[in-house]
Amino acid sequence: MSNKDYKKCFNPNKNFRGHTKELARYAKALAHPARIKILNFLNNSKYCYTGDFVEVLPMAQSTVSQHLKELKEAGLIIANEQPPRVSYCINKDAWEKAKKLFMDFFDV
Amino acid sequence: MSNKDYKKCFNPNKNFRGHTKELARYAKALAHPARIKILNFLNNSKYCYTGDFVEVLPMAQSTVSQHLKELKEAGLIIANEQPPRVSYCINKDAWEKAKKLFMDFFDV
DNA sequence: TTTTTTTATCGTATATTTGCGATATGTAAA
DNA sequence: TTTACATATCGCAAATATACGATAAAAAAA
Repeated sequence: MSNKDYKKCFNPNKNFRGHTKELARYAKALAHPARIKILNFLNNSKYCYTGDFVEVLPMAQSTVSQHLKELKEAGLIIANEQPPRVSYCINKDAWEKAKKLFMDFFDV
Repeated sequence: MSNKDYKKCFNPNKNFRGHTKELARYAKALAHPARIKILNFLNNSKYCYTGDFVEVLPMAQSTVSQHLKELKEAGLIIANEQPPRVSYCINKDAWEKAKKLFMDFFDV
C-alpha cells in the first residue's frame, strides 16, 4: 500500500460497509439509459403514467414496465394506482439520500 | 404525459443521447461495492498496486483484477506498469466528467 | 539458471440482466 | 355482459456480470 491509512476507508473485516453497498445499489439502478431517462422525465414532470414512458422509450411496454419495477425496488420511485392507469413519481427521500451518497463519493 | 415538454429531455428519434448513455456507463462502473471501494481507495492514496486491493477486498486476486479491468475500460482509472507490479491511479479527466454528469443529473 | 513475485488472462460455472411476445388482471365504457 | 384499455407478470432466450482456481507472462532476486 502506498500509504498506510487504508483502515479508515476499508472495513478491516473485509466486508463492505452499508453506505458502500447502498451507493453501489443506487448506481446499479442508474446503470441503464432507459432508467436514467425515466428519472430525468419524472424530475421534469412531477408524475407520469407508464404509457408516457412507453411512448418515448425505444423498447416494448413490458420492458419499460420492468425498468419501472427496478427503480421502484431500488426505492427511487413510487407507484400510484389510478385505475386503469398507474402514475409514478420520484421518492424524494430516497432521491436525496442517493444524491448525498454520490456527492460524498465525488467529494462535493 | 402529464406535461407536454418531454421533447426537451427525450430524443424524438427514440434513441438515447450521448450524455445519457455516458452517465449510464459510469453508473454501471460504480454498480459494485468492490469498485466503489477501489475508487475510494485511490482517491485517498494517489496510487495503489493491485496487491493493495487484494489485501483488503473480500475476493480472489483474479476477481479483483477483473474489477480493475472494468474500471480501466470505463476510463475511470489508469494503469501504470512498474514491473513486476502495476500501479493504478484515478483518471482525473474522466473523474471530473463523471462528477459533472452526476451533478447535472442530481441538479446540483 | 532457477525461483520468487506480481499481475493478467483463461476456462468454467452460476447468477443476473435485458428484452420480447403472450397473457393475466382490474377497471371503465359500451 | 361484453369490450376496450392500461399495466403487470409470465415464460423464454440471449447477453452480460460475478467469482474462482489454474495458468501464463515478465521481471527481479537468489
